Amino acid sequence: MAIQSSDQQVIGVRERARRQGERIRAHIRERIDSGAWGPGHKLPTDRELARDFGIARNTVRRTLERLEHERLIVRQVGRGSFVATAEPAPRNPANDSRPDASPADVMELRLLVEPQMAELIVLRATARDMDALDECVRKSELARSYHDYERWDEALHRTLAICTKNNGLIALMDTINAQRNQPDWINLKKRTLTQTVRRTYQEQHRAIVAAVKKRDKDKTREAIRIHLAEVRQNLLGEH
Amino acid sequence: MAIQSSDQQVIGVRERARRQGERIRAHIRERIDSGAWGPGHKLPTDRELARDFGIARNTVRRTLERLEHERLIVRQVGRGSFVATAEPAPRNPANDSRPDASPADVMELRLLVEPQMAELIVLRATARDMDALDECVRKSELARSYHDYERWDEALHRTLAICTKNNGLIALMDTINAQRNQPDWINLKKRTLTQTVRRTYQEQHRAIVAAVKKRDKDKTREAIRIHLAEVRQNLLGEH
DNA sequence: GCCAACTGATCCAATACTGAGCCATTGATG
DNA sequence: CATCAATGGCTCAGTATTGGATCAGTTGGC
Repeated sequence: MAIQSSDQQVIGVRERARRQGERIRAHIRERIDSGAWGPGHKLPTDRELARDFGIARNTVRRTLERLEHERLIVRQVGRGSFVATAEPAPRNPANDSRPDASPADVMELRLLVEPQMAELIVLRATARDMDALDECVRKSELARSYHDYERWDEALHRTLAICTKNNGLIALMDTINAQRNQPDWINLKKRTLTQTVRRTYQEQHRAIVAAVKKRDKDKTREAIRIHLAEVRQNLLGEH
Repeated sequence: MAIQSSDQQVIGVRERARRQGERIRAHIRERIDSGAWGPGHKLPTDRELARDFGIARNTVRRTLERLEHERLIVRQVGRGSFVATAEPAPRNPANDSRPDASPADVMELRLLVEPQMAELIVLRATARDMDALDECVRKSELARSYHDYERWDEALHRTLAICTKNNGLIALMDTINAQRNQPDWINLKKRTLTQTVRRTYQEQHRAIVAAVKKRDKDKTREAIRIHLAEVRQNLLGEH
């Protein structure tokens, strides 16, 4: 089978066949470093890049793997590849070099804090808050894609924080949610979020909201605790 | 003799079928942001939008769902979709700033979290951590200026967080401490930190460290709780 | 000749979009 | 009051796109 379409390129390509990966890698890095592709920008698909550069898709993909490993980009099946958000740690000058909280740390923190919010929640949640909780549960159950589900799951836990009317807790929940959107978390979650697991979560979410509606402090705390324990179990195993 | 058999070559023509949602979303956002569609303005129906943009109704509806989730629009069955009224406290962490946590909020948060750290502290504190705790207590008692005292008091609570070996908790404690250094907090503290109060705090600090050294989970939790309750009482009165 | 990099190809899984249909609520009309 | 058209809510099957993965073969430099 003759390779008709790329005859003119064959010679040039073959000459540098060993530097193709480096070539495309430099191109992408340049775009990102120069700011032409800001955080969140969608990269061309690997198939597009392969075609435009006259390189095999496999080579492009290995290059993208490297870039992903270097946290310069994030890739998601069915969606595309994106420039990573806030990649090189835009830390405050005050205190840096503190390692990020690991998924295990974050889950431990959540188990420490969120069940304790129960008392404040049942004490201060308004009728509007209850509606918002209902909406989160309903929408998360209707979510068809992993992304939609995650959005509403996050919203549920954030709404619980809002119920406490404590701005410190709301801010804390936002910080936690920000962690949950880091690349390694996303991979961890996607690996473990099967249909069965999701159904379990939905039941647990319902239980939490039901307890809040009854303003039952103890049931709320226990429902939250059970749910988070299950999440940790699924994400990290044992405990 | 084209070779177009491999999927690597068949790209391009309809490659934008992926971005329809983004397209219409940008259009609506532009109208809202520019003020062309003010609060309460009725959007075209989803069927209209789908027809005008040549996009499937389902896709339009997904986009509207996103906009609703972002609180940019509200939708009502049988009536239509409307630009949200900006007044009900924009809740999107992305583009607006939340009011800071008040001193009451922060103390509530601390009472929620810090006693719960007790179990992790007695489980994971190293001998070096114990020494650090001792140093904090000693230095705070020797402090001659208000400023020095505050520094070592902060350090003590931060060291307790360090004992948990949980980076999320350490980060949280840093956030809390940052709040405590805001102008209104400083005034609050200076007004209330009398010699008597300071002596009480010192005793309570000693009690906490002693409980940690004995690795007594319950005593540690209770000692922390008592201390924070006292601090809250002194800062804010009642409760 | 050997080895690492690259090629070309094929299949899979997740996601986005399309097209079609039906239901539930609303508000106007008769 | 009954009816009905408009409109958002929801589901389903099918298509297209995209990253993930693997394998056998080729190439270029040592």
